[in-house]
Amino acid sequence: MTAVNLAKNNSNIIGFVMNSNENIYDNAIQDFFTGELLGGLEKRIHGRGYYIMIYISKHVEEVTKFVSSWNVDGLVALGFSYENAQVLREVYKKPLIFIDGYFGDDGNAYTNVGIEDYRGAYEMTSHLIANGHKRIGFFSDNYIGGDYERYRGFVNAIRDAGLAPEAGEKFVLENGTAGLEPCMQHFVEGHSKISAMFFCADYYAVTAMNYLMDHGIRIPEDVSVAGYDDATVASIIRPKLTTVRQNTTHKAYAAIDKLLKLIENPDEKAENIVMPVELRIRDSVKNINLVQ
Amino acid sequence: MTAVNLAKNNSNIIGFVMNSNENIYDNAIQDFFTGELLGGLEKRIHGRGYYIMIYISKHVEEVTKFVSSWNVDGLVALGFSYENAQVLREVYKKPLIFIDGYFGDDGNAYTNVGIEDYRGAYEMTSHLIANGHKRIGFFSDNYIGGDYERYRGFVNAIRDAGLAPEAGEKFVLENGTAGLEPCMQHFVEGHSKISAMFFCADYYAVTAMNYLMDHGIRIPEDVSVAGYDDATVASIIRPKLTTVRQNTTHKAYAAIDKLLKLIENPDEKAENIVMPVELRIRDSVKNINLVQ
DNA sequence: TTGTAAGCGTTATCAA
DNA sequence: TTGATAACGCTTACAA
Repeated sequence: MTAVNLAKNNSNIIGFVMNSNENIYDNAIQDFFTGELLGGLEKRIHGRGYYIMIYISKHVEEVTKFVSSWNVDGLVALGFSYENAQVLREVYKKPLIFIDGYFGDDGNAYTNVGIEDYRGAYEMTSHLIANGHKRIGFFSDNYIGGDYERYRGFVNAIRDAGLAPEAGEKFVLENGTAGLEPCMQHFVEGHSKISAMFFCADYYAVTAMNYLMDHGIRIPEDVSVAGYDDATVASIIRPKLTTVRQNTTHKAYAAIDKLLKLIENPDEKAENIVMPVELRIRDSVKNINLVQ
Repeated sequence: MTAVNLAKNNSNIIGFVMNSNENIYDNAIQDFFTGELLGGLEKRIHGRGYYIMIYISKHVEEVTKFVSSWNVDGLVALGFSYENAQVLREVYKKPLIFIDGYFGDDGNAYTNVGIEDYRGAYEMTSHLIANGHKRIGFFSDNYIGGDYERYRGFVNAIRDAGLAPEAGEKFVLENGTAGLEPCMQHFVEGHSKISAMFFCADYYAVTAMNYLMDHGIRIPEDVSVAGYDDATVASIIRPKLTTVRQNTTHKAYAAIDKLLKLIENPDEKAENIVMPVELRIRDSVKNINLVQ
């Protein structure tokens, strides 16, 4: 194989590179999302003549060194900021696909596979409003990229429903899960008028639900909760979590399909692929219209 | 890199091969385990001059073709039966490490990283007995390899506690999760004298708990539940699951450390590495001694 | 159609 | 010590 690669000047290797700028890289694939994505990538590429090599690093320079030293034929890149994506794009001239990247106005210069972050949040917020909620909290650990789009969807849904901007309250979860407890404590102590919480990720929603329930708050009777992603845990927890579903496996398939097109056809163009999301209405949101 | 590999006759590639006779991509728990394992492997190997290439197939022949065509320097193999492990061993003569393999008397011919399956089950069963349970069910989807060891631990703990063999009842979950419902229905209808259930995997335990609770059975008041693995979901569910903890990331580290030793030192010998487990006592098991 | 030789990028060997 | 050259295993282009 190495001889073939040397002779043909291609490697038959597809790199899966991950750029985690945080120190959460205790085990980067620990979260369900990356595992499912990777499984989908492997499954879709299997038997098509390419093989997946993985490389995880917080330093873009390491990533660029990796891709050029292995001369990988294509790249699937996860977790890259716009700045790092630019660096990578500059160095690596072969087919390159980002997952969940956000590149602003520069967007059409990159091939990206993302989801309808904005629409999902807009619809879920509208659902909450339709269920009588007039004070809703939006929780995220950052307000950039996809999470910012989700936040925009949230804000606009509130505006379009004719509610005052104050109806939507923004909470930032410092330090991820660790920041969740102090934030939830606030609610446990009754310092908030919010009747519904919309978390930008199921994992946060579930962790918050547990904290609240452990402190005597009933869900959805006392407060409604919604999440995003439809992770496995969303249907395992009780009450079952109402959330926005994205299909990670299909995302992986779309990424591979596009990547192989780019490899096989030099005329294939960059594309911003947006995968659909859909609401999964379950048991964590209460209709408070009648009660009101 | 390919040129280096060709000249030096080694690839600097570590293969991560998975052999599954089912379509594992639909199995959430296995995905979770695999993801964490893979993340651990990558982290431990990072910067040591080797790179991980993944290949998943249900056919051993495909796996052997893969490893020989890429001339990988070492292999981490997951999900191989004894028969398939033999085939792989026959073809692939370089350093090879199995994860959670069971090779019976032939064990010391293979390098394997496993856990204390037997002891974990023995201790958990003893814990259940110490909490007054005299009728315990053991649930697994198979009774080979590690699951058989867990079953042995279960049976022997019952025997050593002086209970009759009938105190331990064995349930086989046909078709995995799908087989769980009919089995649990049996309990919902009150056809069982069992006071505690010991599942060989947290995912089953959690799914069963939900089914039971959804049908009005209280946990742990009506029935106690214990699991195995300490997956993330074990501490997310309420009541929190009492389970046997294994550290998957450490397993990955141990596998890489041994593999690199085998690669760098031709005199390094095969070894059966057994990683420790420990009980995580939480809220899903009730002490029924006093109530009795 | 079949066969032969050059070349891919690096290492390793052997002479100078 | 330095420098030229064969070898790694396969592809491809060109000649027979």
